Amino acid sequence: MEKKQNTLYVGSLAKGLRLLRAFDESHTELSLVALAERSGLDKSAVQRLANTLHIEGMLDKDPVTRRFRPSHAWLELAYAYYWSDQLVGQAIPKLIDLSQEIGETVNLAELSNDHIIYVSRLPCQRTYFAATVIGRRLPALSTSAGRAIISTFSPEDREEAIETWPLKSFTARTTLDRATIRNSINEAVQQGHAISSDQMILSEIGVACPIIGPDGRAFAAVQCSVSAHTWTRERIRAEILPRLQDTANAISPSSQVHRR
Amino acid sequence: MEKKQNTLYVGSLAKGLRLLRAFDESHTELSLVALAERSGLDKSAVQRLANTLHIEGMLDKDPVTRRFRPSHAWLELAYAYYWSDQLVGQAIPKLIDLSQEIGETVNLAELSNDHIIYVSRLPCQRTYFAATVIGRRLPALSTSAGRAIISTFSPEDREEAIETWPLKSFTARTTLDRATIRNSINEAVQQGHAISSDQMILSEIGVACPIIGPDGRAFAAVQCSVSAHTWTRERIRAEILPRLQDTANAISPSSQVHRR
DNA sequence: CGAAGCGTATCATATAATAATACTTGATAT
DNA sequence: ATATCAAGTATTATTATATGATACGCTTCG
Repeated sequence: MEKKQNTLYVGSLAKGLRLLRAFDESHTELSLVALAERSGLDKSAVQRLANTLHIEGMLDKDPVTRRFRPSHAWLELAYAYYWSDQLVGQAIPKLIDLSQEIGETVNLAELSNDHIIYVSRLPCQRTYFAATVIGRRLPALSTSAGRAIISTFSPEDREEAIETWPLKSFTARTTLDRATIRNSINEAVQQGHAISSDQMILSEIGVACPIIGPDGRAFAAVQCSVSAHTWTRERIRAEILPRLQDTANAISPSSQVHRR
Repeated sequence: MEKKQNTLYVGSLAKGLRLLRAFDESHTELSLVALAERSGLDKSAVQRLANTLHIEGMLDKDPVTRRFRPSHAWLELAYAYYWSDQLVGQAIPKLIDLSQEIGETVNLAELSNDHIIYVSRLPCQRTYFAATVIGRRLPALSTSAGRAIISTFSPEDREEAIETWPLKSFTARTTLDRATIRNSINEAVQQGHAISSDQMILSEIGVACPIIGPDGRAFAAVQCSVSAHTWTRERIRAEILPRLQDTANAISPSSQVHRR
């Protein structure tokens, strides 16, 4: 670990956090040595830190396989988060209304540096599991929500985002060409909403409207995911977009709270 | 802090976790000294630990008020949790179906020691915010879900739970009398489901069916909350219960995974 | 049966966390 | 304007505390 030779930096705590972050969608339970590998720490360190996390209730330990798993405490943290996020509280009732009206999956996404994170999800039938899980973090440039948010930036900030923010391929049709993305975002600037297809999963269309703050800049978006098998872009614009737009407009962050 | 004079226990990490746990529904952002008060640590310690958590992205810091808040990373942890919990993945599609059928709030609750924790929530219109937030932890004895789960225990375990598990008053009508709770649970043993009224909030009725594992014992329940203004216990039994029961039965934990 | 892999336990050492103190800043009141 | 206070920030000597190397015991393979 690169020395943060700062007396205000507690290395042991940081290392412990690295253990927590070693878990993700494809690493749902980890043995001691697997934890060591994924965190880059040596076996002894992991032994002590994981043991501490276990005692403190942050990691469950299977008594037979001796493997560690995230504990319920991880959900309690999410609980605390939700109360701290002003926007969610204001948005939830409106999102529920919207979801019932249009009968399709509705999401609230917030900007998290150069990613978006799904903060609230109201799934409907026929959605795959990953689309129901809150906390998913995706490159902003690859999502309709991210593009909607970026579309509210000043031209300079917009250009910087388009040029420098990260991209990642999820499907064979994920757009990795920044010029194409620029076009998509420019369209969003004109129309006030962003539409994308096949970015995270094939035959999925995402449409998003930014939630604009008092300064005209968005840091969140209301997004809706539908299947390309039952929807066309035209029908989405005609039937979903008006209500989506209304919902996004109705959610005005009272006091703009900036992250970081 | 009481000495855990164990060489496998890293105190600094444990202290850092205490800072995270200082946040809850009524403490959504905390200053340095407030954090010190709530965690019981001295100012210097909090300074170092909070700073570390900030650098590591676990705490956001308002640049003007200098107060700390939970960061998006807390949601990412929830994301990892969801992938690690077998039950959620199996339950979600069925819960969505149920929620659409009955048009009322549907929850998945898991047992977490002597509490239950809401792991998945599908809110409908007219629900208060607290009912939409995942990760809420409530005394098992005070909830329909908890009572449904306990009703699957052996008589001895049942009795121990009734006698020793904690209780807390939420409304003027929260049941604090263990004899009354025993009756409620005995009813659940007979009928296979638990119903409770006015426990967490007034004029709310909760009904829950246990999700029974291969050993006959439940560690989770499907729960439904409705308003006493529009529902009676009779109508709930007639219209909601059959589908609720079916849903709970359909969710069979493939490999019973035990927590802790 | 031996080897390999993993989890667990022990311990001498010095690194890295500590807690006391002092400095800075900003808000409120005088 | 100036004083006062509380809260955040920075510094430092001290030693407690975390470290990581090593060794042990238990399964699981080939």
